Amino acid sequence: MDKAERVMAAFREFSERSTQPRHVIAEKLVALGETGEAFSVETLLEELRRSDSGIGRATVYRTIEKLAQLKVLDRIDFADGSRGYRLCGTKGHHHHLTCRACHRVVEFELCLPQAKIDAIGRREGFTIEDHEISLYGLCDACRGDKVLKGKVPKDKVLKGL
Amino acid sequence: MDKAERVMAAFREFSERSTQPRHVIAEKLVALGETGEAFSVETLLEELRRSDSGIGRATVYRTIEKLAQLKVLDRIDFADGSRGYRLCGTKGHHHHLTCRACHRVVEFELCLPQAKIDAIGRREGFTIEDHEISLYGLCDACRGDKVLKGKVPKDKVLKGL
DNA sequence: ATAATTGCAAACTGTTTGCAGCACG
DNA sequence: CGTGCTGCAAACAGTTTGCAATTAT
Repeated sequence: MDKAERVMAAFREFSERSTQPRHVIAEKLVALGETGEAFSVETLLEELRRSDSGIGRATVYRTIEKLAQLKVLDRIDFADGSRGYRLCGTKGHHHHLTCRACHRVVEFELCLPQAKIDAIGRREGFTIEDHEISLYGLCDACRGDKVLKGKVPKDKVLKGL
Repeated sequence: MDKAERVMAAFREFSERSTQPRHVIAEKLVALGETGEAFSVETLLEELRRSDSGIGRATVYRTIEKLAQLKVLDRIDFADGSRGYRLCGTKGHHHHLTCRACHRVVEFELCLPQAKIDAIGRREGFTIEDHEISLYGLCDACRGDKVLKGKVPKDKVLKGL
């Protein structure tokens, strides 16, 4: 379990303790990561309960939060407002394309030119520290999966008040 | 109160009723919009309570949701995970730059070339329906406002697991 | 009339916190 | 050993829901 080891390395790097629960969570994260799909904290919790780990909710949240801060985990916001996590790919800077229906996540590297971002910051008097690009759509598998709940038909959308 | 009228027009356009509560909310939205800052639903609720409108929480949420769907209101996700709303500017397509500290919001039009977005969709087998670009930083007024809670020092951030 | 909308209170989801005990280094 | 980490339960924030009463068309 090489990847799990690297997750633990992240903790050590940050001079945090290599505790039993963290080991277990690291491995579960890797397992969940195999599919490439993002998972919710709730899912992770269930997985952990299933294996009688005895790890508490708070610990999971705290661990996830740490790993997200360390950028070992990506935090992904779905179109429906829910949230998921997944181990980062090996790429460096990237953004996410997610499926509205199944929450599948794909990383891509396309980005705005840094110069243009800087220009906006300068123009508006902001120090820009970070940015995020999210693409939302339907993956091939989900296409044709009819109506998305509560969607307003495009011709009823009013732009530019 | 011209803008408020336009909010109501949005409802009519969608063949929804022009009710008393909606009128009141529309005007409050415009008032809150003057500052250019985004507001939380909670703030809007307090404002409404302050003026003894007698409008209930559920109504506010339902109204906000409708207006966001109609794209009359922008829904803005802040860096800290909280959420705000504001009347759209008159511009068409745009994205948001927000201040981590004060939640000030600035609109900008810089975007990814549609062709590149399409290319990603094609490559990944997704039908891309929507996208969002968020820039996060500190506005001039907030800069110097020291430590942001729980921030991991940059040299401790591990990239590319 | 009559179907949409409202207000209320209660339910819910996702996340955080306080604290006593445990365990890593 | 001492501090950081853990588990628990309870608290919390934001949002949604069921339903009976109300109101715009």
